[in-house]
Amino acid sequence: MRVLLVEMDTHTYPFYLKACAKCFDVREGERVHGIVVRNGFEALVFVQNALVHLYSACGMAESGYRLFEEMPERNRVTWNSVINGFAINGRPNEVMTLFREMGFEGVLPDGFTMVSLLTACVELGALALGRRAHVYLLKIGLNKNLHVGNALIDLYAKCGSIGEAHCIFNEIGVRSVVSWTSLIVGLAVNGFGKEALDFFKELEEEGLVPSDITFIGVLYACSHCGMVDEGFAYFKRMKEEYSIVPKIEHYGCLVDLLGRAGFVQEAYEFVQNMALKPNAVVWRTLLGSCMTHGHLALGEVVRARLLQLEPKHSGDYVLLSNLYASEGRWSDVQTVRRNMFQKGLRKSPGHSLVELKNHVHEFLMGDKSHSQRKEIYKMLEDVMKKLKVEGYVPRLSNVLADIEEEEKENTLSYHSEKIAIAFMLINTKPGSPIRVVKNLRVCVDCHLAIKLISKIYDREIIVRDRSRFHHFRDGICSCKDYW
DNA sequence: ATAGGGTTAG
Repeated sequence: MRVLLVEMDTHTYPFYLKACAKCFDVREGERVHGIVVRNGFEALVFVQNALVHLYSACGMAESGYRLFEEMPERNRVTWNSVINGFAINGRPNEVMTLFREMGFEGVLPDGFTMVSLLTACVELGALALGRRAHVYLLKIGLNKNLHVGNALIDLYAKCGSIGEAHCIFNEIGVRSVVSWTSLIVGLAVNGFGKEALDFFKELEEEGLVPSDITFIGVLYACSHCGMVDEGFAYFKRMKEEYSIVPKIEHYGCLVDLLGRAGFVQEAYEFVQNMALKPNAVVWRTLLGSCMTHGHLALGEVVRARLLQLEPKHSGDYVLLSNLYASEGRWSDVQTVRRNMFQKGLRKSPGHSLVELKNHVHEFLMGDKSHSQRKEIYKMLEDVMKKLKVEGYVPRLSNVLADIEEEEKENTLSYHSEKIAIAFMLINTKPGSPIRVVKNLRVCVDCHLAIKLISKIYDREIIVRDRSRFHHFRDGICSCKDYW
């Protein structure tokens, strides 16, 4: 996009910069930024705000922030633009800090601010913090704001409190398709696929038009519930009834739908024949299915494609290595490991977050840094003892190394989610639910162990992992072991 | 006249 900049005045720049932001054309935006400076308009707050928005919206939150720092005059929009920049670029801690600073400067938050704040809470999985934000915005009457309502649905759903998400949905007077989509996606990631599809049906009965994102939620629900035929039927309806052109994300869902259900060869054929060029995520989905269902030969083929597309993705090395490990091919495991280390790649360390009395505690794998470490490890030993009485046998194939069996067992018992759960068993009242947010996917062994812990200690345990929720209760998980 | 928001496959 490029137009002649004759006759551009101070009123035109914001319009034009907004357009640049909308098509992520940061280069053109920078060019205009230069012109603005040369013409001496850089101190005008409207122009400045448009520039902060441009950088924030194009993934350059830091650049937006640098401008913000230099601004002689700021208003609420300036604050909102820079805060939102951090919110949409995955920097929740900066959002929290700036929100506080905004308050110190006497600038009152509005709906825009609260949406950014809620987005940051979602990112952190900080349910208690999100609830405080909710209470606050009730006080200032912002709960009537549709965008805020939708952000609240997302907050509660993504923090595993689907009942509260439901309440918010019911309280919204006039809902948009986004309200419905947020709830459908929320139900789907929490393992309530059937309910998600019921809501989709209701949405249609209300005469609303689902969006491409609504269909991502629907396809996600199908793939996580093993509804293969239904998924393809929805995909067909999406194209034919709603004239939505499928995006790579939709194809990704279908690959997952097939692969997850064990149709791994079919998934591979689907990838080769689909209308869009498969990206790394699609190939990675397929590699995940190869891993789950033990298709070693195909896994190696898929791995080769991934190496061409994204040679530096450490997660792919881990997946392949686990695939070899599950077949007991330890020398291949070693080769992959060595390969990975030689390229300077490291497995991203697993960590788990839990919220206790307005504080977020973080635990790493094998963490021994916590002030309560003695009690925690004593509790862990107790837990492991009780698990074994219940017939628990550690599943070791997921461990990335061909170390001695005993040592492997040790490594597993110290996975961050187990430590976090032990910490919460010590510090919370019997019977109260335990919520854990994990950065990686929960492994088979932890999944089995947590199921048993939920039964033995009579606790509801809600784990949000990298891709979905697990609600553990009475020894079973909402994912029905299909995740 | 001019600036800002929510839902998105692994």
